[in-house]
Amino acid sequence: MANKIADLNRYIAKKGLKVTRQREAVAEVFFAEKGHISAEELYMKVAKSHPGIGLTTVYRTLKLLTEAGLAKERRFGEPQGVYEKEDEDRHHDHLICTRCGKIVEFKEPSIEEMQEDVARRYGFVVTDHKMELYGLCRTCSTA
Amino acid sequence: MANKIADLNRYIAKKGLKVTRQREAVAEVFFAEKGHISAEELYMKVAKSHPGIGLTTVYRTLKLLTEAGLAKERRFGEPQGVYEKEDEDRHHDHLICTRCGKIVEFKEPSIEEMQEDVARRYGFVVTDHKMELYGLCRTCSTA
DNA sequence: TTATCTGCAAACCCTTTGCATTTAA
DNA sequence: TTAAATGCAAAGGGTTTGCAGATAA
Repeated sequence: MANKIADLNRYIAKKGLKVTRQREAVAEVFFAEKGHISAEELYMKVAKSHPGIGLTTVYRTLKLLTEAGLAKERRFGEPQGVYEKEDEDRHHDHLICTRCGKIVEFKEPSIEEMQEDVARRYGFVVTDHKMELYGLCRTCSTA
Repeated sequence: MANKIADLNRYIAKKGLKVTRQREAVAEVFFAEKGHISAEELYMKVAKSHPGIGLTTVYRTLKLLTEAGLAKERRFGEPQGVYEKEDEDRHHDHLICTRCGKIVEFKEPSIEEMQEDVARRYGFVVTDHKMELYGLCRTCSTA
């Protein structure tokens, strides 16, 4: 996490931008998140520890993090975007409960191999993918 | 296609709604589409053959088609939604070229089996899924 | 010093809603 | 006749942008 902030600052320096307390505050809270978070949610969390930071700045910082390759914007079928950390390690996919909204992340290398396979058949070179499985989680399907 | 319109009219009748020339026009153009189309694009296509139909009506008809199970709303990482026909036959997924924007639909039953498998391991019952593979199509990767 | 950053408000895009009028049944 | 549908304009979310003042370098 500390190194994530360092990565960000390195990117900022390279671009001739500035390290500000707002950017550090937003990045800190963002990197402390486990899953995905919307701009609005992040804004509210940041406000607790660093009041006075505007929603606009949160949006701008998320965009910066995305450009720096440290965050990724996603959309789970809704107009509102959410952001998640762009990890160095393997790509993950999502299981989404349509009743309670719970989102579980998972990885499945064998599926990814098949994806490459399919893409090859259509002449595509895959650079990224998204897979979302919708359904009911254990709690909701037995309730 | 004619039977799709019939399906829609059946749904309309069941709900005590009305068959209007606007609804028929929008549905006709929508069902004639091969892939996905945004509300705006559909509105413009409909305008060519049936001028005077409002964008609002297009949105309302798309919502109706979705309720009737004849259309499905999707979002490919952008705020703007697109609609596609909800076919009776197998679910399909998408290959998306990040350079030229081309979208190819494909089906891969073996991947779907694996998805069920993964979900089961997490206690989920899958009702739907989305899979999008991003990359370069043949034309773009060799250009 | 000075180019970047901030917060606010206003603008923006996409979609939905309120309302008076029209229309299918 | 009458409940539903239409088109317009206005409102609604979520996100971006213009700008004057604040701030890191």
